[in-house]
Amino acid sequence: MTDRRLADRVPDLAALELLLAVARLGSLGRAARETGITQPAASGRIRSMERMLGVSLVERSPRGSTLTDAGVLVTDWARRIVEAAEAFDAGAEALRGRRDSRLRVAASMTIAEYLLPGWLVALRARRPGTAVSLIAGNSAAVAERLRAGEADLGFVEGLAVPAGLAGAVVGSDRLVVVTAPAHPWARRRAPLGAEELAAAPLILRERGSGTRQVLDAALAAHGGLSEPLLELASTTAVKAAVVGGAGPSVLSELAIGEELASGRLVEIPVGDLDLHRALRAVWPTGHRPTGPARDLLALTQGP
Amino acid sequence: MTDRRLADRVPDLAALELLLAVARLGSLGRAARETGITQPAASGRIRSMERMLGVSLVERSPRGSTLTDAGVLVTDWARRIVEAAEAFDAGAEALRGRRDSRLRVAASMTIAEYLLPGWLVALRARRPGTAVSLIAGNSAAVAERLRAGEADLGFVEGLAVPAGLAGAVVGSDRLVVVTAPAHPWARRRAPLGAEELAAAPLILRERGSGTRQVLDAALAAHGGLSEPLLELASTTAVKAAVVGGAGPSVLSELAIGEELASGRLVEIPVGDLDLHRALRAVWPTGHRPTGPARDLLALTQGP
DNA sequence: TGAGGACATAAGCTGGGGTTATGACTGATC
DNA sequence: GATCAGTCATAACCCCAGCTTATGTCCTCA
Repeated sequence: MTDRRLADRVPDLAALELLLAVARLGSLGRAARETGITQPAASGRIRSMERMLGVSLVERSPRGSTLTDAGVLVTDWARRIVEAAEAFDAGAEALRGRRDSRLRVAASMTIAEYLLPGWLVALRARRPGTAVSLIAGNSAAVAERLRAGEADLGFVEGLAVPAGLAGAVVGSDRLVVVTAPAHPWARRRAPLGAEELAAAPLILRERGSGTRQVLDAALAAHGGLSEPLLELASTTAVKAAVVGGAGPSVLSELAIGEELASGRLVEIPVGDLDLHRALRAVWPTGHRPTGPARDLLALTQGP
Repeated sequence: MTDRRLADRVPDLAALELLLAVARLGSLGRAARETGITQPAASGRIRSMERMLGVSLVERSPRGSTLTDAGVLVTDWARRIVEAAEAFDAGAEALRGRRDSRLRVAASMTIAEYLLPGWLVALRARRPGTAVSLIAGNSAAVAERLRAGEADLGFVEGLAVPAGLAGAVVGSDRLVVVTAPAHPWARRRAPLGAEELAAAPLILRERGSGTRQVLDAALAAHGGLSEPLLELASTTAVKAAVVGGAGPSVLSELAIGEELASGRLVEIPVGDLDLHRALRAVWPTGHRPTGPARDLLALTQGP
């Protein structure tokens, strides 16, 4: 009946871009020209998209095409996919970036994963042609790159600015206690206490990750983190384990937006503990960012 | 040099899903089996993806494959695209849904656009096989459908529950004053006053939209909304005009997350005005939701 | 009434990505 | 140390989705 694979049920990127172009330009032909194909190709592509979705998307007339009601909705959903693809593209380009790029960025995993692609998209819009290269690693590695002159600008999350670097706060992150909806904590009425959290076996990243360091420090005054229930290598693996009901964890709110919104994870309020941490741009002391590095820095600090 | 089109620079959904499967399963062959292709096909697909991105993604060995550092990052970015595609798919399926679906939902545009797809993904995970159909329209249309028995559950944003319906708050939305970063308001130090906002010509949706009604009501006590600078038919068009510097607007925070994060739009704080509005699930008075409608309602209210 | 723009239809070609078949390598097991 | 059960790579073939060019139909406007 309906195909099992997502790719068979969602039009490909070229088709979605074409649809956005039709919405914007109000004509199949013009949209075709803009996307570099011929008008019959565009006509066919939209038609096959309508067949795939089982809904008619555009109202054709001899003087142009406009979206149907369903088409408006589909176009908006499509825009989300295209935006994610743009972020992917900007990130991938930076990853491929050669050493001689004009702007060499080093970033912690969390920032590289969730924030940097968006910044790169914005930078590309504002300063087209800026070649960016990206290296991701933990705070120590970022600091090392900067001190060695192998990167122009760094981004780290954590409690303090690494030695030898200057920095500016560009945002903040909060660690959140999460469980599966079925976990007993999800039905508590009172917030969790710091001691309770410290005493509970958690699912965590391996020792050395930024998240775990912050948690360690915050709980030091409350008896210290107890032996983990499970130690996993990636945030994704931790999330999967928690969603599967293996136990509670503490994760960056950046990492769990989707899961909270859809109810796969539940946030457990914590009473007497501040789990905020600053996100910082950093650079070697005395080398205030200039040129493209300054542009990127400006972006991350708002207008 | 590098291709102009996004679709030529971002792997297609099938390839991204394959990459996620490789990350999860640790083997090209197993990932191939899971995604319904043969091992050589998977091998080739990953290879061509690496060629396209110019980065090697997986470390192959005679006893399995693991992601490289770059591969981890790329996989995480890819996951965002796939999640957006899942939301698209869930939404599209509901849009196509026939009248005899088990659960007929009517929703306002804003909710259908930004929140419902996520809920449908979650519902699909929790109650597989629930056939959902979706109709989007304004509050009045949603109420009409419910009263006529043509929908089982509705979602509206606005000040009050429409007559003849009962409801429950499932979330809240906030209207936000936004401008392009270059606009004078973006450099203000003091918050904007309600009178100032009322007096300013804005870019708005046409009369009748939910957003505009709320704004009208909120400013009624402050001299009333002044003549719009521009009236456009869709939220997208309004956003584009504001980003382009045509003037300020007031939009739902749901609609502008992306733009704020990337700095294309700037939020202007408003001092003496509450622009919150409730998002509500609604149903005909006396017909408390049961079955699948109850399941969906439960999802939207958190655990 | 003719010109111009919009979309649809038809016929033909091409290449990306699939398949099967096979080989090379590693590590575990007897 | 030979065999086997995994892994991934390579090679040869094949197919069809989606492109192009060429043309037709319809509407609108001058």
